[in-house]
Amino acid sequence: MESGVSASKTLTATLPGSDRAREIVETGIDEEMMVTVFGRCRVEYDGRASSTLESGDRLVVLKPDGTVLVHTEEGQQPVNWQPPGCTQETTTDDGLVVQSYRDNPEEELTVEFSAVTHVVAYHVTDEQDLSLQGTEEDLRERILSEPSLVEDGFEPRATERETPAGAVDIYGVDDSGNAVVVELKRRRVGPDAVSQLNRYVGALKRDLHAEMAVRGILVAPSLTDSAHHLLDRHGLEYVSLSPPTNSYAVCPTSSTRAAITTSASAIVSSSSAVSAVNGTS
Amino acid sequence: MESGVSASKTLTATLPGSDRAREIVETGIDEEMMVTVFGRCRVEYDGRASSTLESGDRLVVLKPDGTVLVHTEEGQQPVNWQPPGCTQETTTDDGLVVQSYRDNPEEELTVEFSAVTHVVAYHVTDEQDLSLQGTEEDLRERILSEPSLVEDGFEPRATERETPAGAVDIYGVDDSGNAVVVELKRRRVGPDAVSQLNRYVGALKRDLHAEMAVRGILVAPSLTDSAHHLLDRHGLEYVSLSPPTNSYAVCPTSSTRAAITTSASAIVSSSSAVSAVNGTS
DNA sequence: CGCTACATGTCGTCC
DNA sequence: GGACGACTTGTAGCG
Repeated sequence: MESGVSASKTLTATLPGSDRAREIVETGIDEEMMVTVFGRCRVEYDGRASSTLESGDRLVVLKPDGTVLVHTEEGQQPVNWQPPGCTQETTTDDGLVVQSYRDNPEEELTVEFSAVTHVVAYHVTDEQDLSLQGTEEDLRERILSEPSLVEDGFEPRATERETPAGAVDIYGVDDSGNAVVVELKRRRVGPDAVSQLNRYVGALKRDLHAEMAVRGILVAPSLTDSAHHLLDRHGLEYVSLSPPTNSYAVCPTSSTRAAITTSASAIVSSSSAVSAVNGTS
Repeated sequence: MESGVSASKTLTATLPGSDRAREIVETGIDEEMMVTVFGRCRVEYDGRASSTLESGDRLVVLKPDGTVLVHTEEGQQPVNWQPPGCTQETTTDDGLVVQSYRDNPEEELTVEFSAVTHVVAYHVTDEQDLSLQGTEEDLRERILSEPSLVEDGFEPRATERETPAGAVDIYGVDDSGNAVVVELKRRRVGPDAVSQLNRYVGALKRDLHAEMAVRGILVAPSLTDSAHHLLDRHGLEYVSLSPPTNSYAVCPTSSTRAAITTSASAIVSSSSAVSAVNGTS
């Protein structure tokens, strides 16, 4: 059995006794370190739901922000967890026990180890934020910088415009002066997105009083069949468009701006018109 | 610097060189072990979206099922990841590099370490399944065993009954012979659940031809205001009911359960004799 | 493999 | 703190 303090304040122990294991975990929590515990454990959870997991080998992660994760050998998702902001306590009964509490909602997670294979606690510093492209926001910016991608003559008037049913992604007018509600989705969508758009259109119709026409346009890479049917039923429209995946330089000079291709890849499909909507762009 | 094979086939190394770190990670992957790497790294992702994360201290987890997780000091969710089924490769450039590939969709994750603080690879065996209570299915069973919780005289006829808009949680009839669609939610719901129920009711009305009345009842612990308004607008109904959190004794009343069908064929196994009468045909 | 809906979803953001 | 909607959502179930 090895055990000791090493590296830059990193604590590790292989096959530690309960007390040593607890010491490292407790120190890690106090010092706001990232802690991992490998070992055989039982897990109980009680809160919004409740669960029991009998003994098996798992990886338990304690983060300095109060997060607890219990990972089995399978799956991307932890089998049990506690969100950030929770409070951890450790005890030694027969073996190491880690408990995590939370209010609102009241939730509790208990991990009872019958054996600890390895414990690590180490300091982490991470100033960096993730830079992500290909989001719905990227799609919105793409449309705002070139509204004709939605429709010739489309004029955005507001983003996140509030309606009684929620905030509309893009609100604008078409070249006939009709109100237009645009709902954006970064990926292929099903009926839920159509219903969402329909709620906005209905709310806006009521909000704008009566007889003003309100069009609803769903912008997404593609649609499922049932989504298309529902779209037709509600008299809504669809435009095939994807968010830009690659980072595109925000061109500061006019010379480079001229180089931006007016990618006319948008396909406008009125639900009443003949349209093959289902294909992937 | 410590490094070595120890415990029951557990591999660990503190401050290993690139080659030693790679050796442990590679062995861990080959031997289907759970692998964790602490260290300073850059992360790039490209696939459904794309992202870059500059250098910082993180925990990287490789699971035997092909999952990769990159965890920072904050948040329950990994900052980057790869789902189960991915293929991992390791190389040493300046430092350890872990790459993960995937098809359909094509995605790639690259983790470049500038320094590795600690590596662990250990065998995990976990036969146990999570036993979870308080799910939507528990709520369904609660209603099936006592349909009057929804309404006096309510008679469930089928679960997962198919409509053109999707499968209805519980389909049945009220004491006047009207068709009833019940949508279950395990927690407080918003407008989305109301729209979902409304889609089912609309689809069923069209499916059942003509003027038969179809009622829609949303069963959930509570509703938001806007959900309640939307519910009223659509002429739908609401019953406040929560899933049981604690395990409770199942005492099926044979008269009501005998008529219930499920499109999934696993009816017989879950409860004692239940005859399959297909409510759809 | 695609579609659908659930989830202890989590997470940001606005009110 | 609640509501609302996005997410590389992941995950299971069914056709």
